[in-house]
Amino acid sequence: MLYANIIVDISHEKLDKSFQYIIPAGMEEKIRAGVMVKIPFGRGNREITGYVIEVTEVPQFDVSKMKHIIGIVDKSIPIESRLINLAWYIKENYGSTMNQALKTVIPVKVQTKSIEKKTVILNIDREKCSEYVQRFEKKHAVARLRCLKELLEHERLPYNVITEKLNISSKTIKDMEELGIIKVISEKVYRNPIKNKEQRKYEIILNRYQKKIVEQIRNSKKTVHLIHGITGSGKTEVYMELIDGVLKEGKEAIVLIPEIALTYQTVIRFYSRFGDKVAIVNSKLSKGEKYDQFELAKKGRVKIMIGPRSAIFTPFTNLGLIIIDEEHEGTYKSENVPKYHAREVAVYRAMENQGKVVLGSATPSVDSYYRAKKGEYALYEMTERAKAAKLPKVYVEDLREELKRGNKTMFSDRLNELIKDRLKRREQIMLFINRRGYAGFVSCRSCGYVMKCPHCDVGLTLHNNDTLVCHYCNYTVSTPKVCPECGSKYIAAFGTGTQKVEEAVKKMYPEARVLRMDMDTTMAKDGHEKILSSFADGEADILVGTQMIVKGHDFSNVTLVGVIAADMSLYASDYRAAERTFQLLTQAAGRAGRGEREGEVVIQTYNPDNFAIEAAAKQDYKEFYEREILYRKLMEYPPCYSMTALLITSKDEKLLQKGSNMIKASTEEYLGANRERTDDIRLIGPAKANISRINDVYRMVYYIKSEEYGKLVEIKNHLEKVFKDNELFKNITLQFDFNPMGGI
DNA sequence: GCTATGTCATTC
DNA sequence: AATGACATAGCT
Repeated sequence: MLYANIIVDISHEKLDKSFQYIIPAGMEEKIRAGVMVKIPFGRGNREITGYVIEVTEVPQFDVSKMKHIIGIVDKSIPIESRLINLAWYIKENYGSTMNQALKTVIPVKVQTKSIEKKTVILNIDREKCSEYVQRFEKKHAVARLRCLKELLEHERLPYNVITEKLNISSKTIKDMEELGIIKVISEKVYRNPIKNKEQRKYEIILNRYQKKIVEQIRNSKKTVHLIHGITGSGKTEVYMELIDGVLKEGKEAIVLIPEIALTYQTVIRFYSRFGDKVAIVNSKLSKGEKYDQFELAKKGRVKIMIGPRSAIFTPFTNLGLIIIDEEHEGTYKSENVPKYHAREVAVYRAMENQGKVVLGSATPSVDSYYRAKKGEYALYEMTERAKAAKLPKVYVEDLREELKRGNKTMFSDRLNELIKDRLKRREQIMLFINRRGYAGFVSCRSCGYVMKCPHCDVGLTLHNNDTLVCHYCNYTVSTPKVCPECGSKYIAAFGTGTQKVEEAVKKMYPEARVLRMDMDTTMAKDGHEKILSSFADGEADILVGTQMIVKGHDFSNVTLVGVIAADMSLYASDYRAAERTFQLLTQAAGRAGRGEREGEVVIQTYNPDNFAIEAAAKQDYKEFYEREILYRKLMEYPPCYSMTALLITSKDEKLLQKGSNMIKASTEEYLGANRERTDDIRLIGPAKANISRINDVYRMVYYIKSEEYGKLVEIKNHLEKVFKDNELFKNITLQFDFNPMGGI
């Protein structure tokens, strides 16, 4: 007798274990690990789906009470066993139910109808053909005759040409096929999101630095390789050369790119070198398209998958190389449970396949650089720009000095002067607002009252000058005319938003054409692409925007970049604030002077002495890193320490307090019992989360730090058990976030 | 005594 | 998560 261990398709902690079912006679062949099955569940035996994760002969449950599998879910794709292992790894290391982990690992679950292309060919030789022609002429079988004659001429014809153009019914074709005259062959057509199929075969010639790195990576025994290469140093060529080598060995490659940088230009570069061996996934693809891409990968019809975070789960069978471009990007960390990091999953997959991971960035994450320095990763530096473009000139302007001099506008004198100059020379300008958190909130200047969301613990943000919107729950009200608290009419937006900058620019430079890019203007489908391409086409002189304007895009006519207020992200209350500030500023600066002309960058700040800003102005990554890592060491933050943030939430504030205390007590008790092994554990909190309420759900965080990641996993497992076994937590949720990216 | 509604425990 | 089991409230 065979039994199947099954994970039910219900994400609930109490059901986060395997249930054993009897495999009915006749199904033993079909039911393997990874198959999706229908099973009776619960007292009512309601029919639900589940994933078989193991088939065994050993019953772990009273066989007389065990139920039978109903059947296999049709149109489902079996998960590969290695993906099941990956799901276990994710569940264990990031904290989630097995069901959630399985769902993460298989992004497309249900098979969609694929389009079939049918072709008709002749099945007999020419001699026989004329025989048939004669016979049909006698019989006045005009349709068959027409078909045959046409096929004699063309050899093979698409099915729809025969039915539509020659006006021959499918019955006739079928009859002829049965007579053995013709043959209908059908091939699956895979939807291809790349419309432009032109493929220019061009040989790229690597410079000696690029060549050397490729060679070193190929010959290295290490799994992970970090390329620290300044913008324009030609990392992409290195990636492509490495991919080429891997393909020649008969292996496959995954290329991860942040979603925002996954533009047509990036993709076409890979496409023109590797042709239809390349497949792409991104969030804009339809389910059908996405499914096709993964199916192609599984069947080995494509060898390279390009996509954002989730592309790391591409079901290649012989994965040789994983490239992670812009590896420092926060988007590689999932914001949903399980909160996995694509970089870490990549390393796991590479180890499993004896493959390699190549990380690339102009501003590597402190985590990766630290590992590289420790020797865990191999490190390569690319310090020269491939096309000999000059680094831009950077000015740091102290906004406090500007104010002292009586400049009350949001532009420093230097920036103003340079904007005027560029407008005169008809060169383009980018103005970047480092917007995070507080910009745009509305407060009363007389009593200090701040307009807050009634459901969340955040300030409301001004949109289009007349509405206030909550960015967390979308609550919207019209802007009050007077302060609801004291009745003063001096209630106004504080801080600098993109709209305010746009207004100011228009007021000061009425002749300039201005484009704005932020959450509001990119809402529409493809809004993001449209704005960027119209700016690239020279339809505007100035582009004003947030983070999104500084990522990935090359504008050769931009020779001036202004950072309106560089400090904003410094005030964010998480340990990665300086890192993010440095990365953003460096990226922003990198936008200037991508063409022939030298670029200039103005960084406006209230903290000109801050090391992140200083280092960014000098474009000196190493200086930044050395100072940042000291801080991380001192404060026992990642990467020197591992850390997990436990988010505890509930609709009931008192219950939440109780639950949090219980978690604290339980953790301390657990650590006390294992004292000799846990002296490096640091516990912080639980305390109110940075945003202590979202959508009327209260939030608390508990930080746990340790030198060893494994110890955090142990504590996580302990707390999950406590959580599962205790009635108190019925209306409380727990969420683990290992080495979090932002503030909680 | 009966149904409508609420709470709880259970799920191979 | 969702359902039957059981408990209780409200009604004829």
